[in-house]
Amino acid sequence: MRVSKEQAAANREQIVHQAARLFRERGFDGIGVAELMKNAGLTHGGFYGHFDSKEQLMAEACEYAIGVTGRRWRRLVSDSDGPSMDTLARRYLSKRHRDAPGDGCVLAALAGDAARQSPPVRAAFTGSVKRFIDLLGSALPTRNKAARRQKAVAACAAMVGALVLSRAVDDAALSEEFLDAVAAQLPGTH
Amino acid sequence: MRVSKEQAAANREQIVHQAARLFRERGFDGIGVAELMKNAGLTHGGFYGHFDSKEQLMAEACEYAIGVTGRRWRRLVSDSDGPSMDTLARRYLSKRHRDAPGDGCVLAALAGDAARQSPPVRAAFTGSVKRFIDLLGSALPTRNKAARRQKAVAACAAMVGALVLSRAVDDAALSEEFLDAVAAQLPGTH
DNA sequence: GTATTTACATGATGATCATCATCATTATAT
DNA sequence: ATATAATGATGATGATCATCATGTAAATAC
Repeated sequence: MRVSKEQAAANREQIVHQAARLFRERGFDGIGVAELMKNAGLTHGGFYGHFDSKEQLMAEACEYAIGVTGRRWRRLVSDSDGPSMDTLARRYLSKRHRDAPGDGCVLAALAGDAARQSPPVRAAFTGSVKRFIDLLGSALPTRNKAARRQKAVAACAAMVGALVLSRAVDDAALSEEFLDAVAAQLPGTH
Repeated sequence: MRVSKEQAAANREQIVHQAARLFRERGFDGIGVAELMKNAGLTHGGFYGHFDSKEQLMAEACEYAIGVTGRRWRRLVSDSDGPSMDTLARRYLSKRHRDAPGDGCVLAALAGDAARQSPPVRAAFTGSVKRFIDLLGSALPTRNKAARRQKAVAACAAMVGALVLSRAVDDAALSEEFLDAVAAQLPGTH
């Protein structure tokens, strides 16, 4: 069967959208092409009409995810009245974010997996990292440029580490400790 | 064929040892039972004589890994003449550690994977996390107990996050920035 | 209105996966 | 010395994987 050009484009976007969610929830290797397509409302056969390989979809899903969440966070920064880093950290290091990896930060969800992927995927992931660091830098009040950069990079590591570990442990109290401890120590939040 | 009791025990330990390395290098799902056994010098058939399931081996490999690296770090702390946290951080946040995940921190290597594993594996991983936090606490000079705990938890998140991200990005400069930025901001290191 | 194109479905490919049944060999217990 | 027990090698199981060949139907181009 054939479908209109607009429908085909909408289908393609659905695939990327669902992939961005499912990769973040289950990891790059945690979901196959067939189930991915089913989640987009299609069967597995049409996949290779849209993408060269699963790898290519991984890369596109990373870019899509950082695009969506990046926009959300930039809005949060520009709308906040108090210190932006404080607002950002509170949202990032929340239980809600921890419990919704499929709609959250792609760095926290896929950093472990990304290290073991092929160059194109790593390149896309690295792009996401850079954009996130820039966002954090823009939320920091520090005047000195080098110092601000260093603080942004360190904040990125601490926030991602806290979220990753808070998701990994099976102890609810410890999980929250990670979120709270990093929020308390973050530069620019006190 | 049959093998002496000591040989069988040595074989079992080899399986765990190699699993601890290979899981950290490739992730829990990045290596199968057959290849795991081959790395231990055996064929895949004997696996289920030693373990109930691959899952059980994942849990045991986590415990084994934190045992080995924990001992190494405790020695480093007790042998250091300057501030222990400084020594620890320098070693943890080194390029050598970054480039040798198979022999390094199990938290940084498997935190992303652990979040998606079954309860027994998560429990073992959580044990590793707790032991690492305690180690960091023991390296901190802070007197107040609650404050020391919070700093240890935050340091754990920052160090793990830095290592995970430094391994994920394909940009050598950015990779080192993560290591250096966190080392510079770590409490008790300046 | 006819021809061409193409999105997607169906189904097959060979690879790899965890798990298990069977069996030969041999270390231990007797 | 004989019997028991158990290690690990061989090979099969069915599931799932990414990828691709083919067929079909409908949307576009003429």
